[in-house]
Amino acid sequence: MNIWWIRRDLRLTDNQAFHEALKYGEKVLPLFILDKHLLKSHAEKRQAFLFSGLHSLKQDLQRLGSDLIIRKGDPETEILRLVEEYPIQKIFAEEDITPYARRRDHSIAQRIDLHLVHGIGVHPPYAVTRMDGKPYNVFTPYSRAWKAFPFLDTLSVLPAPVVLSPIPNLPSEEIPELPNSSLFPANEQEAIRRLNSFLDERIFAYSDSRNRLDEEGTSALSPYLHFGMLSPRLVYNEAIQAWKNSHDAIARAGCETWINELIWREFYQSILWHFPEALSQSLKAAFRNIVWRYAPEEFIAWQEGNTGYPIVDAAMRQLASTGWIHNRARMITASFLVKHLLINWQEGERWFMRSLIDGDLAANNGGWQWVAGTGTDAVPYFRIFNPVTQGEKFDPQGKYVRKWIPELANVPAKFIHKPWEMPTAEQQKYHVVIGQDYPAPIVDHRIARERALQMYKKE
DNA sequence: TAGCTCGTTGGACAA
DNA sequence: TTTGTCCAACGAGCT
Repeated sequence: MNIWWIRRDLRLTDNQAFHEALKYGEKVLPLFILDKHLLKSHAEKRQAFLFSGLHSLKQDLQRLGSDLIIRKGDPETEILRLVEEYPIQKIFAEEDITPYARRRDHSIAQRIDLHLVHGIGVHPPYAVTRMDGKPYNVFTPYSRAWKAFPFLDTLSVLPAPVVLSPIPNLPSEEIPELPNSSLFPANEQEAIRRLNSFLDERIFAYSDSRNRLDEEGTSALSPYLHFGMLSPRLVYNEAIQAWKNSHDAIARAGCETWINELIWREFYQSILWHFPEALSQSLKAAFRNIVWRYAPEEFIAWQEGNTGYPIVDAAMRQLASTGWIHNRARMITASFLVKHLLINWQEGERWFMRSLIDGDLAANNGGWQWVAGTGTDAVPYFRIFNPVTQGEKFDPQGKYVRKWIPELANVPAKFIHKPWEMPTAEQQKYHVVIGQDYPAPIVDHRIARERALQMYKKE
């Protein structure tokens, strides 16, 4: 009997690890281990999504005649115990890329036959390198090499099994109960449904609509990709198909832009693989000695969406409430914390990891280092998002702001992104007195911008 | 090797 | 209102 050890690949369609296990021997034991590190984490929304996903996967497996065994504890201990108690030959698992996962798997592989199969991206994080074998540090050349990289067998997607052998009756823990957000039902069928709905229509307008905060222009597939409810190569194949079906240049550009986002995902996976130290420090050595501001009250205002800048606050409140925000909202809020408040980007990174339903170490760290200008890529330090301009550009009527900041619901569009400019009479008229019903800006944009420019110039 | 080009996502300001 | 220019400089990556 073999074990399919499930970690971040909660799917049956195009699951290489599961497929390999079945190829090797008909009897496969699907296993998930509730790692104590996972249970200790404070990322409740992400946990709830995962637990709900495990419930669905268990049902799917049962429907096919198999089951899902849940164990709780240290993975190495649990695996070794299973191997001792049952006639297990091999363990198949999808290769994970975080430093913790790599240490864990390395240690286990020394004790038993652990067969790691790639599947977290279309290409493995170590595969796309420069000619001299060194990793790329800049996205554009990476993406060129990614596209040119031979696809091997990745173009053929593995179908889900239709029937499975029953597994022996062995003890299994309960999956913890934690209510999952109704916004992201956690199962493979839903993931595929959402992918199809995006590819049928919205992808063709993606190059423009992806920036809009007041429209659903993005695919919002990130939680599904993070937990492997969608296979990256299936997603990529389908996107290529959409590209082929495009009727005009705009539609093609939409597909290309979205495919680039998939490549970004893998670019940051590659960065994390080659530079795991990025998780604890700035990638650029020059930025490791920055003295960030200690401003706990401002940090709390940021977390709670009380900075006085509507676009920042709307996003932070949406994040706290739903666990998901638009990529542009992530950039605006991150830029505000780092550039306007001069608070260490790592504080923000940690808060995002705790709050996000799709929180992914590679993508989150890559995104924060990009915004802070401390990452591999040379981002001009003078690139500082203006929260008013960004709001006016990407939420022109203030629809998004009004949705998440009810205090501002009646404010006219002209002032929606800068309510402090409203004359007192109008503030009273619209029932939002600034400094009373809604905070005044905690920093002045012009002053904060100058301060950030000065500080970054010194580094 | 040397030289050249380029770098996801911006903003301010002048004309 | 729109458009162009500047804001630094450097190192990655390519030819």
